[in-house]
Amino acid sequence: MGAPRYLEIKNRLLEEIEKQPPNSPILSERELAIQYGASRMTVRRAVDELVVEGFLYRNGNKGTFVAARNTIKKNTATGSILAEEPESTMIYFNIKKIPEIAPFLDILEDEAILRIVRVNHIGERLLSVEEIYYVRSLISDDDINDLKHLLDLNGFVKQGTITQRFVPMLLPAHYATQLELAPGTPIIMVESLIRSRSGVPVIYVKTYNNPYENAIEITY
Amino acid sequence: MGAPRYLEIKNRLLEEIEKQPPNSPILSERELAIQYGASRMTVRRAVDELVVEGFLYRNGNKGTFVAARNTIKKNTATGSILAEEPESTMIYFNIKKIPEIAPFLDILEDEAILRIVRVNHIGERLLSVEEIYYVRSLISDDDINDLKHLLDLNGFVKQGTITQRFVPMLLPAHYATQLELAPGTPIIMVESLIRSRSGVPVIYVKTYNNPYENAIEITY
DNA sequence: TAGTGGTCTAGACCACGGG
DNA sequence: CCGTGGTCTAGACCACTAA
Repeated sequence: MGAPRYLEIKNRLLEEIEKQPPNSPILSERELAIQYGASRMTVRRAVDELVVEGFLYRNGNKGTFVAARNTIKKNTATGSILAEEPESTMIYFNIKKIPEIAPFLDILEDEAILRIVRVNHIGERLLSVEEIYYVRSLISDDDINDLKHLLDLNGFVKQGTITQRFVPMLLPAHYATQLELAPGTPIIMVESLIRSRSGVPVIYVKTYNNPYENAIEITY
Repeated sequence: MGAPRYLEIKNRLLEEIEKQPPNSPILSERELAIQYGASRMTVRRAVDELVVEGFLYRNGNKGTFVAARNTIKKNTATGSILAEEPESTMIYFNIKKIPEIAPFLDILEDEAILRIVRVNHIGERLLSVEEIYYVRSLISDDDINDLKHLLDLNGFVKQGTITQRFVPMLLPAHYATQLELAPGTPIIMVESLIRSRSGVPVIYVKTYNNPYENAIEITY
């Protein structure tokens, strides 16, 4: 049951890091190993992950240091897909053939697709309108009756990969009312294709982002 | 001199992977360790990286498998910054105070900034126009006389972090001619801020992307 | 010279899944 | 049951850097 040792150490380190000012050195890996009663390799794994995530940085053979907060790696491009905060309101859903979408999901044009349209918002702030397309045959009947479960795209992404295309366009009139914006406002529409681990397309999403409420920002 | 053992193994595995069809299993970590005459931990490190990069995927306790090519992790958002292919043609450069840009670089409004404007292209295909801003005081005089060296942003990024904001807008008239597009075309302008490892802003870039030649696509 | 991160070894135990 | 990946140990040697 217990979490792995390196994750426990990682979390404890994270607490320490938050108390320290940027560019201050942390203990050496050997010292940390003694402090936490673990081997150096285990401690190193925890530190490695914190470096990859941007909380720490290493400087040659001089040591490991606390990074500035603005170097922590973030990604709002996945928007409502991976973020936990926004609420969603479903506008409608249906099941039918959608020939234009079928190629993205790698299915025949006459196969059924489940389409859900929703608005993502945080309180009064309207972030985006989202069209979500599922291959009907990959969805169980139980899931159809419990759409809430389906709408948590997070779980799907964790299991596979996500490819996103950023498309500049003018906001279509029918979504302008949903987002309370002028039709023709320049926006970024994000096409997301979620694949299983083995590369099979599972979900296709089009997100129409409100540029005033939902800035897309990525730190690598 | 020699590359680390795990990198050598990684590259050899990569060659094997390319010959195998998707979803075929690779040898177990223990078998690979014997085959390459290395410890299991060393082999595992090679496999780990290939999994992170999307070339392989693991399936519970069943084994490790070759991933479909479309799950390989890519990123064209960094565009000309990280890609090697495009050629660049400098349009002009100057050194002066630019009060609007100074805040991004975390300097005073009356500090000098080096500004370079260039067009990125592959042959006849016009990909983007790029405005690059450097803090003058961080650049040596030698570099000013050898701008080519400065224009290789790749090296800067490797040393630190990059934060990108994606901004939808209409193509400004003065760049429309450069990209041979109609002014007012909806485009994505990417603001990139490159920081050193310790979090100090070093370079600020605005990239005006030609949507017809330069699709922005990311696979995580 | 002493300490750092980077790499590597040769074992070990665990939980889990398929015969 | 046995084989898989996931984790962990207690050492080791190296290149590099700062004192």
